Amino acid sequence: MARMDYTRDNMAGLLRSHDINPTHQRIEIAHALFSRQEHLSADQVMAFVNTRHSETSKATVYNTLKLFLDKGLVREVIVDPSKVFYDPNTSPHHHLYEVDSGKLSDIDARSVQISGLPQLPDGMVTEGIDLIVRVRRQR
Amino acid sequence: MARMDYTRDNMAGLLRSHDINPTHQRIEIAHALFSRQEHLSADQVMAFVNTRHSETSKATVYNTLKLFLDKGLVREVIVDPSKVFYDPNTSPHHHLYEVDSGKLSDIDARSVQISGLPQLPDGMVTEGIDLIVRVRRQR
DNA sequence: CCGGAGATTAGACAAAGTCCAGATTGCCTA
DNA sequence: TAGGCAATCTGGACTTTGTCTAATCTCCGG
Ligand SMILES: [Mn+2]
Ligand SMILES: [Mn+2]
Ligand SMILES: [Zn+2]
Ligand SMILES: [Zn+2]
Repeated sequence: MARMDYTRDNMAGLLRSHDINPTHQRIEIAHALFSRQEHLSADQVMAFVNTRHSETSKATVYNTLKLFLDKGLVREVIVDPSKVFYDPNTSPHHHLYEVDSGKLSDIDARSVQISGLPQLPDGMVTEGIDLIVRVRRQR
Repeated sequence: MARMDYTRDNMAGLLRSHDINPTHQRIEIAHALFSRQEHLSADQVMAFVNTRHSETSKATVYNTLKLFLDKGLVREVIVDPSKVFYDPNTSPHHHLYEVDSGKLSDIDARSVQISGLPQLPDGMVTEGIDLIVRVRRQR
């Protein structure tokens, strides 16, 4: 995966390539996620997008994140019962979650092997396999 | 693991063995979880406990589930962004989650091998490894 | 019987997320 | 250029899950 610049201009192309009409708000939200390459909650996205002056409503942030999810531009990470994280990294990977700090980092899936999973019930298909390693500071 | 009866009477002993003072409400809540051997949300526990007549308050349900968690009597399962599930099965196991129906079932950890996980950051210790297989009806 | 620790409670509160009806935007066509 | 129109955005009410608190209840030991 080649490194690239996540400028606002490049965001427009990225959105179009995922079949998303690039509006001002959508570009800002994509930029917040992709320029940082971090796992962000809706609240954090909201804060980043509205740092200078209020630009984007809460409804739009939530709608847009759901749209990005539907279109496969971002991924949802469910590790904290109190909020969902959105992940600009859609390549197959797992997560390391530091329960005290809430810090979430990626584990490349290529280095990890999972075997022995049971067969799926008939007519079912795997949507994804989430592996979360929960860690904390040693006491 | 030998099969056993999860009668209310046996719940008292189970609670005591986990260093929990067995009160009426705690016995009812434990019974709701253990007699069913299912993953239940706080809301579902609340509903089961209060079927006949209102017996237990919301605060007590939440307090008690947290107490059970602290004492290691139950486990928390985070798969759905909208609610936490409580799991009476504390033996090492993974989960299969049917995203459409919300149905959650166990995968015995003994049949599954996970290898290649990276070393932990220094001073960190693993609290748990959650593996969730998300499946849906084939379209 | 009394005191007090532990447990329970109602209900106010908070945070995350959803929903809706009205306003705005950006095009397309006449 | 002036509508017309579909897509988008918005404030704010609303819902759901979970937390908190201060008052009350329970039960046991002295
Ligand atoms: Mn993509
Ligand atoms: Mn146990
Ligand atoms: Zn990630
Ligand atoms: Zn389970």
